[in-house]
Parts: sequence; C-alpha cells; structure tokens
Amino acid sequence: MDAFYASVELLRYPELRGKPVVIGGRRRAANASPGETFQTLRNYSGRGVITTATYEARALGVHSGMGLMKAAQLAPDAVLLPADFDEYRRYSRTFKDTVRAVAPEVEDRGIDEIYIDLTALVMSDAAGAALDPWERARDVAARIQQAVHEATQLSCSIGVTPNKLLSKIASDLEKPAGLTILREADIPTRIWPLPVRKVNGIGPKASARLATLGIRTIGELAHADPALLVEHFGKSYGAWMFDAAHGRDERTVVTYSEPKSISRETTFEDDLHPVRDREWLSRIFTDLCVQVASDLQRKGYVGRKIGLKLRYDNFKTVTRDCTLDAPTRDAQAIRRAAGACLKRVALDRSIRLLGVRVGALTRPAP
DNA sequence: TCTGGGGTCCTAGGACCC
DNA sequence: TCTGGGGTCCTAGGACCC
Repeated sequence: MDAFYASVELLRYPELRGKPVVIGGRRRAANASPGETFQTLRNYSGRGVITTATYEARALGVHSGMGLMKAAQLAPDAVLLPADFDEYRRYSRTFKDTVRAVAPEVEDRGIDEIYIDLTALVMSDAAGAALDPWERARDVAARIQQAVHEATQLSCSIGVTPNKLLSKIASDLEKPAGLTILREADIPTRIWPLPVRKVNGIGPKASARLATLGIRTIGELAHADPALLVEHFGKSYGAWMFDAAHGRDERTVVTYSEPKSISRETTFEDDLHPVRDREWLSRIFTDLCVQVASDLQRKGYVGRKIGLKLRYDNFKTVTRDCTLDAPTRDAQAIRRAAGACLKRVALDRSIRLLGVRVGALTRPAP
C-alpha cells in the first residue's frame, strides 16, 4: 500500500490532500496555535518518530523512522497527525480480503504489505494459453489494483516478478500506484544499478560493511567474490547475499503461520529512574503484563517463555528471559516471572523503555 | 533535539543427556 | 583420570523488517 497510514488519514481529512503530512508521535500535544485546525510539526517537543509521511512531506526530506524533533526542523509546516492503528487495521483487513477475492494465495507481511502467488491463476487459465503469461499476470495485477482502489479508495504498488525477493524490490520502483513487470532478463538493467540496501534483508549494518569493501550496488554485489562475502559475513549470510544479488530466491508464498511471541513495550515521555520512580515504574510494568495477558487471551494463546526488555537512557538495550514449567496467560504469573527477570539486570541508571514479552506460544489445552 | 512498537530469524555459548 | 561426538534446550544479543 502506498504511504498507507497517511493515505488512510487523507480519506478522513481530504482537505489535507496535496499538503505535507506526517503520522507519528503519541497523544495530541497542545501546541496548535489559535485558529489552526491541525497541529504542525513546528514547536513539536517530545519523543516519537514518523511512522509514515505523505509524498509531499517526503519531498521535504522527512521519512519514516525519523525523530519528530528533527523532522520539525526540516518541515515545520507539515501537518502532524497521531496514529490511529485501529483504523489502519480495518483498512488492512479490507484490502487483504479484496486481494484474496481475486487471488487467494496471499502471504501476510505486516499491516500494509503482502506477497501474492499468481502462478496457479496465470497458468491454469486454459483460455489464456495463447497469451503471454507475463501479460496475463499484468492483467491480474491491474485488476487487483482496481479492486483495492474500489474497496478502499487507496492505491497500492505491485511488482510482478519470478519471486518474492524481486517482487519486493520491483514494487518499490514506480511508487505510487506502480505496476512493475520484471523478468529475470531485466535484472542487470533494472536491479543491478540499485544500492544494496534495496535488498530485503540487507539493512544499515550490512550495507555499511559492504561499502567498506567497495560494494555499493546490487550489481557490484553480484560480481563480488563469493568467498570474500563468506569471509566477511559468514557462510550462510554471505552466500545468501550473493544469490540475492543475482535475483535468486526459492522461498514460497506462505499463506498461514502461527505467531511466535506477543509483546508490549513502552517508551516513557521522560526517562524514569529505578529508585526515584520506583512506584510509577512498577505500575507501568504491571500494566504491560496485564496488556500482554489480555492479548494472549484475545488471540487464544498461552506461552512458556517470559521476557523482559529494558532500554537505558543511553539507548543500550538489555533483555532477560526465563522459561516456565507450564505455559500461562495469567497476568500475575507473567508479572512474577518478568519481575524475577528484572532482578537480573542492573538498575543503576535511568531507563527510557520497558517491555514484556511472552514467547514459546501454544494454544491452551481445552 | 536523537532514535516507536510490534514482530522474526540467526548466532553463540553453556548445560545437560546419551 | 585430562577426556568424543551428537543432540536439544536455554539464554542474550543483534540485525532486520513493517
């Protein structure tokens, strides 16, 4: 989906269309000047990052993941809207259901992304036997875009390619509302010039290390010595990188998978001190456990592994976990176990984040 | 003026077992 | 008496993704 959260908000506030808008932050801060309907980034203060920016806002240099304070410097007049995840989830369900009605082999990749296996659909259509399968695939993709637009008034971008790796890259090439067909033969001209960062699985760390080896584009990666890559990135990741650069990817489209863990975490408005703010922290800690327990309840899971996450004021993050004898979804049991984990971390400086996780999930015995 | 919240997967060492 | 080899589970950290 194109600029998903922001696009959903523009349906609600059509008067903002064409303006730079960012989604992010927490509660609506009280800095709107009198007579102004929408809060802008100007004078924003507090923690929080941009989750989505409209294309007009991106043109000003802001992007998702950027701190709102920094974004305010670049785009003080951009409108800031708080995220409304319930609403985004509604639209997410609608667009996914719409796609499934056209092409049922859908893999969930988060709230605004999916993979679709069109193989059966394209190949089984005997009437289309005389047609180029790529042309048939293009037709199906165009139909999907149209159906999604009719159902949601939102646009999406699609990459039609031989596999998931290439589709992920291709879907990004002509955003928004792009429909990109990319065959294996197109890899040298269309994929190789791109920076390695465009490969799903090569993040900021790996691309920085590749840069030190003089490898910046996917093409340079494709022509690198595989032994060198294995030497620097390990046998598994190094070999995978090389294959990825050649557009090789054998992963199937997985239409269903069970969750592995459920967690809740919160970053405080201001850092809290373990001693000075003990009461308050304890309250937040318990709340997190209650929320996780209710998430487990609602989704129908119990878990054996209880985890604690803590981020200090210097952004260093530590985790502790323990495994229970029997799985649980009881808030008090989770709180007890997480509390025991907390005793194993140093509490000698202020913390900015606290989180609770339950893993090793199973469905409860009836 | 730093850096959200929800996830997955991988690695690596140690315990423990046969 | 100075020590194999394989397997699984547990824990901590980190990279990466949406």
